[in-house]
Amino acid sequence: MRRLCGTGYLKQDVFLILPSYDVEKFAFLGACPRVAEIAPHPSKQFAQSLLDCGTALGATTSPCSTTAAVGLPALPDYILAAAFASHSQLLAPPSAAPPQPQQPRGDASPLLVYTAAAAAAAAENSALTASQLLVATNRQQQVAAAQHQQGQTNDAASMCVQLSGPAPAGTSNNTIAASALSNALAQQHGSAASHSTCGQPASQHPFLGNPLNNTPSVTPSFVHPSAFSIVNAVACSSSPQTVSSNTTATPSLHSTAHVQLSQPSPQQAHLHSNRALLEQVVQPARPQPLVQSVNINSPGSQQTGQQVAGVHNQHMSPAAAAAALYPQLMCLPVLLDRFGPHILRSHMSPAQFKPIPNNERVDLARFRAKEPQGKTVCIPPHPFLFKPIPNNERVDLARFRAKEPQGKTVCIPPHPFLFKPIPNNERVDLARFRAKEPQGKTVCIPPHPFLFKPIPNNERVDLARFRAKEPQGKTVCIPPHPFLFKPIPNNERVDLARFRAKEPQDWSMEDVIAWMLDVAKRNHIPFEDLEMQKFASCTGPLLLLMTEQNFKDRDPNYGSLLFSEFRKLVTEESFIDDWMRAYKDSEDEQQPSTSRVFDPARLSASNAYNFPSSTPAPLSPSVLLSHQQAISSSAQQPVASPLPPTAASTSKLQVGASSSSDFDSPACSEDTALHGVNMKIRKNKDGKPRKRSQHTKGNKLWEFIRDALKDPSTCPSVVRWEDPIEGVFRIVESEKLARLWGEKKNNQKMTYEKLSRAMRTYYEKQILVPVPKTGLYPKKLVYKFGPSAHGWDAPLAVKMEHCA
DNA sequence: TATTTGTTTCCTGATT
DNA sequence: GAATCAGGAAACAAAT
Repeated sequence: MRRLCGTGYLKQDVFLILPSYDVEKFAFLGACPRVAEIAPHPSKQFAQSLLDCGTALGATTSPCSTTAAVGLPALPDYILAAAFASHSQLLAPPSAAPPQPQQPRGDASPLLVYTAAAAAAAAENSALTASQLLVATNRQQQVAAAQHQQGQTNDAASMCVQLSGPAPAGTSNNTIAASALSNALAQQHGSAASHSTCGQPASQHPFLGNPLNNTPSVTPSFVHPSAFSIVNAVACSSSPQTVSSNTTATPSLHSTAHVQLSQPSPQQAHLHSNRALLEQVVQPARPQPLVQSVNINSPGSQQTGQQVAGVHNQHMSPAAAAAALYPQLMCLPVLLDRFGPHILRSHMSPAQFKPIPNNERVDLARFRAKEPQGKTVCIPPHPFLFKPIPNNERVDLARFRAKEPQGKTVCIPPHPFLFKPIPNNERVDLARFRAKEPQGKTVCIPPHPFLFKPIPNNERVDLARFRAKEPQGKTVCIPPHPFLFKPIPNNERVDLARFRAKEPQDWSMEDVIAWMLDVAKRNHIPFEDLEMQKFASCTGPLLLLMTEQNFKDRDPNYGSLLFSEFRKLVTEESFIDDWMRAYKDSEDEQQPSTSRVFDPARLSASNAYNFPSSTPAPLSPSVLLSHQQAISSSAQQPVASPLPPTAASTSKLQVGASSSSDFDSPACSEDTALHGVNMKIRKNKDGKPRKRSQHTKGNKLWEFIRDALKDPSTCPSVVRWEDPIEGVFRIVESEKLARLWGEKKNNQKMTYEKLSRAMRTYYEKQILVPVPKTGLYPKKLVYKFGPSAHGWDAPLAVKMEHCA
């Protein structure tokens, strides 16, 4: 057996043996010399055959995977069938002598054509009714073919195509397809078959016959039961009458001849004549039926035959016709099994293979991971092995992209098959699980363990299959293993964000540590690099009194940074305003007290140190004193008081007659800590603190949004927190928010586009900062308060709700 | 009156 | 194609 290079596969209901395929696979076809014959130039010859047939039939070409495989334009299946048939020389010219039954004709061995689709297509193309086209294919024929191959049969023709039947007056169009097919095939073979004009059947063609003149155009040898496929296209009249031919046919023919005759006399006679001849040929090698159930015309199965053949005289779509004929193809389980993967699953018996419902299928293409070179490195989960997470439980892949500052993706998101979002009510404080590089630099924001929880084992997919490697093989992202992170017990937790809810003067020692951690985080400083133990005894008020040198003394490396961060914190305008307001309130309460701590106006006028706007007025003397002592003691060195003389004296006033020598140090100059504070306060040209803009006071956009987040009437309906700890919020109804903002500014033309433009101006002011692209938050309408924003800290209840 | 501030408006282009 | 985002540019009103 020669080995060819080619492909064999089943398309629609037409089995194509294309070049380049192991002929052994088709042993069931018989010797199949035709395949070998076309081997020298398989593609060209086959292609030309197809093209010739298609051209002859006036087919229009269109892209089709079937023929694209051999570089051919697409052709309808029935043309393919015809091409095969012609190529196998089954359609011999009328003058051709019938092959001798005793002399197998190797050169006439066929390619196999299941012509269900061909018949269907022909039916559609020619307005033939489905009942006029019948494919009879069964295993008996297969066995007969095998026997034929073994020499048990004496007819070389293993494919029989009979397009016969009358063309009743007025219904000649029933045979258009037959005529066209016949003409094309006859032309292909150079026959003298006349090209039928409209409605004129190609009666001269041996496979079509000429029912009108009752000429037995199909020789007995052509209608051989060893054929795998027999098309009995019997043109029926308008009053069909189903006649089961098994009354005269052999058992092997029972399955092949469910013939519907509308005009019994000529057609039936013709058919019977053919069948009689067939019987003669077949009789010696008639196989026993192996699949009785598919004998569509077996006794008691006439209904099945009708179902298969379709309703008489009803036009059926190709698909319907093919579907009706489909069971006949299913009579070849052995054949189908042989082909295995080469046979489309759709042709398999539904009883054998249950297709996965569409809604349970997984798009394979979604799992393709490409290396930079485009090499696929990720084997997708097989849809038969893995079931996707339901849509409502899925995670948007793009949400997990972490970007480096340069925008380079450094983190491959957790696979949605491995991780699914933890419901909000199961989430916990985000800030507690920070991942650090050895150097302390955060390079990958992992899927937060409070947002993602391990998928149960029985729902998991092999992790190794999803490993993505860099070209060098280096893993670029080690996801946080769900077994490496677990929630810290409640009794061990420390609320690191608590300090934000307080003013610095109210910070406890724990708050100071939490603030330092926050500074370290924001500046990408390893916690362990900070001299936290040196600040362990410091409270907020004490920090307020410390100079930059005090900070440096405690932490030579990061003291200046901590100092600047702290000053940045305490010099925010609102902070100052709040202090001033607090002072004013207390002043109002104490008026006309003469023991007020300080007079902002007076101090401002004196323009000494702008002390009031940056000094914690409410501090009690004892606190001040104790903190000053703490500074000295903890730093174990003289501490220069940052308080200006006025403040110091004020403190002294409050303290009473206590000594103020500690505060009257030379350090109390413009070089003191509060000098840095003053630099942050906007001044007029004359150096006076500039008033806050009146026209925007309380009307700043970000403040408006901040307040909206605190207003139950707008939160969470219009704006809502995404992460109240991190300051991430989301605009729920953008247009409504813009409308509210417009109402506040008496601007009815306000739109979200304008509002968002204004918000974007906050980025450079650090009032807003870009939302980390960690995938934790939605991509749109999400903003995050920056270090310059203040007062946004969500109520504890909101935090608790968020963390719950 | 000039300047500053905080938007507002319009626009283009990119992204989702 | 709509919505959103990003940002440049100019204009505007109020405050300084």
